[in-house]
Amino acid sequence: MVKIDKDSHRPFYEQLVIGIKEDILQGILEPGDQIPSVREMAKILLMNPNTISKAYKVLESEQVLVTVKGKGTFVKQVESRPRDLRRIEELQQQFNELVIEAKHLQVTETEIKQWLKEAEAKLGGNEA
Amino acid sequence: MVKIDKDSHRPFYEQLVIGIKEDILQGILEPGDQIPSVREMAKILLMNPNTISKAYKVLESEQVLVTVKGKGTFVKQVESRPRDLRRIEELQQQFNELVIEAKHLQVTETEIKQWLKEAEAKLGGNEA
Amino acid sequence: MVKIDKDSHRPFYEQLVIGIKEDILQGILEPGDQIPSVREMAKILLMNPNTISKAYKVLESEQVLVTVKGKGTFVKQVESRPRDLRRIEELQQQFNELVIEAKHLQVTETEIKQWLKEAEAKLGGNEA
Amino acid sequence: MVKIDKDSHRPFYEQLVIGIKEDILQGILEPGDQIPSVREMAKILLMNPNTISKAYKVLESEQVLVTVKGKGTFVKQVESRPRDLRRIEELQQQFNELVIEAKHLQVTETEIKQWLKEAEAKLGGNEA
DNA sequence: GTGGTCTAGACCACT
DNA sequence: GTGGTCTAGACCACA
Repeated sequence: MVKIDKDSHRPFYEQLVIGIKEDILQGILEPGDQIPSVREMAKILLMNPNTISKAYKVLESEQVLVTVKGKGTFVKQVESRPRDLRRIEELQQQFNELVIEAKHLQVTETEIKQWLKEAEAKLGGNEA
Repeated sequence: MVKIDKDSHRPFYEQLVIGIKEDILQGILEPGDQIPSVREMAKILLMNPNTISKAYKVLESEQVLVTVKGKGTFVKQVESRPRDLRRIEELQQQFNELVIEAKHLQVTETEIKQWLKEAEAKLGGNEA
Repeated sequence: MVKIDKDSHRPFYEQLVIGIKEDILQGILEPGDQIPSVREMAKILLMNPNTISKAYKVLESEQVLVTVKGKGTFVKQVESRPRDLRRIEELQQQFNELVIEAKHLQVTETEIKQWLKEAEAKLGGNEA
Repeated sequence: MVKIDKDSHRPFYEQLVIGIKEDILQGILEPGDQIPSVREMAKILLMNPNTISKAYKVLESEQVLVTVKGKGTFVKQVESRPRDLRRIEELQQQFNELVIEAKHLQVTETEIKQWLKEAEAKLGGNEA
């Protein structure tokens, strides 16, 4: 479950965001589950509570978590919500740049397809 | 050719780096071509010369450009250099995170394959 | 009757307060009616009695409910009490902010008027 | 221009968010304008830079501002973006509750219509 | 107990 | 100069 690489250039809170999303896709966290409180998680990951809180708020704004003051933070029940086209477009743009980078590193199309296969396998074919 | 999106969160210099790499893959820039000087490019893109300079330095460090003192900056001859496994691994990690994002945005595996096809088409199948 | 939205950011007790006020405006609750005791209501709504108690206290302070020792809590007789100008002013300020939000969400003046019409219809034109 | 009421129950950063939105609707701030830097604004309002930053980030997530690292924060060019139905629905719900509150304060439908007229006048009929 | 807000102050990346 | 991240620690509101 969620690991933070303190040497990564990626901000801690973003690593936590992606980590929790991964846990959900893998079924480690399920809709309705309560996730560790801000203070608990801070102790577990040896981080400042504010940083954890920031990650939780991002996830809430992305409709992944819900937080109830005084009770805690929970994995949201997935209602089939409309696809966020703006963000999908951004992601595709990011994907294109990744492909450019890959070709410059002499990674072939076949290899990228293989990456995709591996990623899907790791996420167990679950839906968000 | 290279376009800078002022509203993007990606640093200008990174946009420039990726833009030049794309131009090379598309054959707009070819090995041996001279590219505009830092000052010229700064005028063209209405950016600070320091920013252009930073981009060029990154591209030199990645063996994409060479600067010849007194002559200018050129697109490097493609030599089959050894694959940089560390950077490829990083890229795959980045790819995995992108897939996690995609699934949370309800983008299917099929759609990602389509993205890949489109990206390859756009880059004309050229090699770096 | 009163429904609590667990996913709302509004505190439970406030949701209860507004819910009871709505019931009164709709005539579901009438002056003189006894409302469930704190403990009963807590069972009905699956909430902590403290939370119910807090809501009742707010409603008492706002002259909506009265508690008679040993008998229970009742909907108060409508007396034409003086308008609380301070609170009305606050409400108007809140209304202004709501309009600002609305305009940024591209909601037109006409639509807001429609909202008002719908709200009035739902409340059946009864007076508190 | 933007005033913060330190005695209000509303968080400072939310007051700032609504204040900037109002300035835009009134035409005090126009698309493309640079707004005071986080540090400047902090000095002006006698607040901590982090709090200002939080407000700016909220406004960016709502597509009202764009921030460019190293350059500053700007009022976004309004592209006619799709209406965010989820947020509009939330706002209507909030509106309904406001009407309930109003009726309990003996505010009439006519008065609310008057409030709306005044609000529109104040915002000068500009579009977001 | 829970999360939310705010301050103070450090350090980093980008222009 | 700009904004972004992170920590430490205080205080408040809700359940």
